[in-house]
Amino acid sequence: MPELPEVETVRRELAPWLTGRRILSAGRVAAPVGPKYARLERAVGQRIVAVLRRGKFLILPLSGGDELVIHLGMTGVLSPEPPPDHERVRLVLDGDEPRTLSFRDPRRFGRCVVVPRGDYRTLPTLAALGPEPLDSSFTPAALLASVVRSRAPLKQLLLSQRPVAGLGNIYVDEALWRARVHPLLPGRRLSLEAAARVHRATVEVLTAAIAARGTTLRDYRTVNGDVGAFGQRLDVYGHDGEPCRRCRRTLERIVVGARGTHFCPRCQRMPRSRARHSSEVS
DNA sequence: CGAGTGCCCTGACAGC
DNA sequence: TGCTGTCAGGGCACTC
Repeated sequence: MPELPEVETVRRELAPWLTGRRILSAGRVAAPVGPKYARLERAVGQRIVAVLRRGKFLILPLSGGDELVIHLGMTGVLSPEPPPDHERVRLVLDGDEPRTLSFRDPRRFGRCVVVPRGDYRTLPTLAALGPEPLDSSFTPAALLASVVRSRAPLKQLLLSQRPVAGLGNIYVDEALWRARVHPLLPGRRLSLEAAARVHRATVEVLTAAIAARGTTLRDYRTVNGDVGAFGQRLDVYGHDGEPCRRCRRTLERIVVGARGTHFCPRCQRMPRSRARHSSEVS
């Protein structure tokens, strides 16, 4: 599933190719019609000013004051070659070959929409997106402040994109393992020390994953069709039942907020909770 | 308004 | 072999 490192890899490949191009046509391919591919016709005639990224969203400012926003969802792939099936959107560009950008998305969890620049009313997660993890605005104190009033499990909070942008199921598990923090720890019980470890682990795992050009489990490909190399460096995701690389304890898998969650029950201890009431049986 | 639930969607895979 | 059922999950609408 494309998360920040995968989307950043795609962005870096798209930028030199797309920047400055005029969009000659933009449209859905063979329906379905729906809000996931909205207002594409507005892009026609506008130039792509830049290829940016916020969290897992690709953001292409257009010369006419609009913005093309692309989210790859679970299975989205962008490529210059029209795919054999599940092509959802195709842009035709001016200039040298290749002149088409195809969006293939078998499961249709992705989006490709045109909005007035900065108007994210139809994209609430983008509108409320937290700081970029590799930006100086992401700090341990900011992370702590954004979770400290919540009873929800830390994993769930991190997946919400509000404390920090760009983490998905894989890198959340990896970051929490590196930080030795239990995924079920309620946000309000996170200490500043633990927040600092989560902050540092997030920065480190994402930096390393970008350098490896992401993780390919199944669908993810770069624009050039390559796979990401970080899969072999995952420490916990998909490794349940295997020994922890730090302490050799068997890694476990639980479900948190309907997401498969991998962790080490020894390295990632839940801090002792305060005294329980005797009425709390079972 | 925070938290919980269920939906979208299709390919891969297990089981019979 | 071929069918059926289950699972995977990011974002978001909906409910309480």
